[in-house]
Amino acid sequence: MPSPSQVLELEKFLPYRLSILAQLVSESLHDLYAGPFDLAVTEWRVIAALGRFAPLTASEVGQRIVMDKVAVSRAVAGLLKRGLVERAADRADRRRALLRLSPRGRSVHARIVPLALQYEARLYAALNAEERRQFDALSDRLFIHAQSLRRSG
Amino acid sequence: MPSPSQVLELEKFLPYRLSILAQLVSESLHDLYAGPFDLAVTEWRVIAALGRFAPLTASEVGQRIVMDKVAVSRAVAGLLKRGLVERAADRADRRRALLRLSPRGRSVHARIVPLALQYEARLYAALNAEERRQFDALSDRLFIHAQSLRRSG
DNA sequence: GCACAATAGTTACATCTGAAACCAATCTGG
DNA sequence: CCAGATTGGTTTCAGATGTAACTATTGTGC
Repeated sequence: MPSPSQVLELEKFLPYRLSILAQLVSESLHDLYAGPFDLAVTEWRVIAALGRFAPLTASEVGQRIVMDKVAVSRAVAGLLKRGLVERAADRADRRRALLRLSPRGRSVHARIVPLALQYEARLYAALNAEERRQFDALSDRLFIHAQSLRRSG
Repeated sequence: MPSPSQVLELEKFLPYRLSILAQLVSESLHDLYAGPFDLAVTEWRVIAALGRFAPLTASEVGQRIVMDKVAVSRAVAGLLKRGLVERAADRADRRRALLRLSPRGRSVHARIVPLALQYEARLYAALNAEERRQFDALSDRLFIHAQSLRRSG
């Protein structure tokens, strides 16, 4: 007879459920800032990283927001062209360029952050305080564990 | 003074954390079946849906796995070309086509499912039984709630 | 001090994706 | 019936993405 373990119920399968939840949340959030500010998801993430940690080099941005350097480069190019980010060559190491938000970039950042936090709060409203704490702790442990699984093959 | 609520700490921001967790898990899983079977994520999902619920029409597949009809159409085209899926016109409504796995498709499905379940088990090993139950319940509630937020704007 | 490896970042190419237009078949109202 | 709306599905075109090649600069071993 077939072992029960050989049946994959997609709707209960953890990788699948994580994927559709993250996609739904990401799209909902994008709806909030795409209209008013016309930012791609990658551009918004770069702005969020620089708004919190500037100045950063492009690779440091990539480490913060888990984006590869090509994606960062392209997002930064778009933001530079629109005057939301400023770039200054590092005089000590001229391969590097330090990035920070321009005044307009800071303004955009300051207007998106409350929208983003408000959305997060509305999402978290599905859970009470104790459940939020649990969910955060459990998802963090899953993330750490998934990273170590990946590294070990 | 600036309100604390105006600071967005990306590394604690729920949409961001869900996104990188889902991405990491999805890529890790893809590593398992991409090498041996050369399937795209969308193709694997179609196979999983048909392996569990066949026969389905293309739109039913899309509903099951939350993929738009263009993506389903393309994945099915690739799977038909490679002989992993069979298509039969619905005689009662000739717009519709019923899809099911071919013998080769069933074989691929039967070989991937244990890999996928094994990966899920290794991921879940980060949590004990009670914690898994909690995480599943909480993430389900977040998903349901995110859906209703999206619908209500 | 110089060839060679390593690092920061960009460009090029091929693939993937999504929105909208499109085709074919079926349903609906008069 | 039969014109127009609806539905199932594919194609098209434009934008996004990933891999690999590339440029420029800095670090390293001899």
